[in-house]
Amino acid sequence: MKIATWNLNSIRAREERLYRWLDAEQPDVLCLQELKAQDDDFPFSGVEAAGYNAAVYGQKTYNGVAILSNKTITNVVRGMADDDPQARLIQADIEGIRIISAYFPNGQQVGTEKYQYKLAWMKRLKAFFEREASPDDPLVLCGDFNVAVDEADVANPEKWSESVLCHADARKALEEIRAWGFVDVFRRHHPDGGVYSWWDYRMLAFPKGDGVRIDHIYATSAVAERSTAASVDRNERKGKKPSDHAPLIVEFD
DNA sequence: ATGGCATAATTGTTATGA
Repeated sequence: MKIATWNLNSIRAREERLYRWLDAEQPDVLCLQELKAQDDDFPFSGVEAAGYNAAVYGQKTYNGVAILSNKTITNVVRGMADDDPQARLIQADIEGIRIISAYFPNGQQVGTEKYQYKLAWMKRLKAFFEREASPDDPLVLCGDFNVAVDEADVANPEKWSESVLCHADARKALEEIRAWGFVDVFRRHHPDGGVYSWWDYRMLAFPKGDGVRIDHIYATSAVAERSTAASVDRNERKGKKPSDHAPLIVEFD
């Protein structure tokens, strides 16, 4: 079972790239973030032609998440059962595993209202798991978490130390979610870090290797123990019109 | 060994990203 996650930074801008990647990689599950499209603009027919079912939670201009799978998708839930209008979470059952595609708020800058929203959103996500799930359930939480776990996730830690991706409060909020019952599956296969998933479009960040690991695949322990490999497909950050994020892939037995 | 911001909503400029 191959499970992947990819922040596309607009599904319409990345449609052909998405189909090429699905064709080449054939993931069983692909969690998408930043669709930047409402449900009516989601390319259902193209995704279906590529051999995938889709559960979509779209939003105009911003956010938007989806789960694609070549298997049957059931029990789709959009959002966290509250009145937040931002489309940042979708979950569904695939082959007996609860798959969650999450687009955590960026937070813009420490000290702003957006950063407060980010921290509050993460607290709500933890409360959601406490309320709706058990660490004994087979869960896989995928997405753009907009948090780098520690310095091993950042090529230039000093440059990012005060950013919303690395700030102590964001890291603490993520650690509390993990401590509820998740394993950082990617880190399990790359204990020394140094593998990144996002590079700024500006300042030659990609060719300079100035990356950050902010996209993650977490799983509850029973599922995490069955993971056999994890990787980032850096090739998807290359070429014409890439997303600023590359796909993260984990293989499970 | 790739590309120097990009995207959507609009139509010139702004909000947002990370």
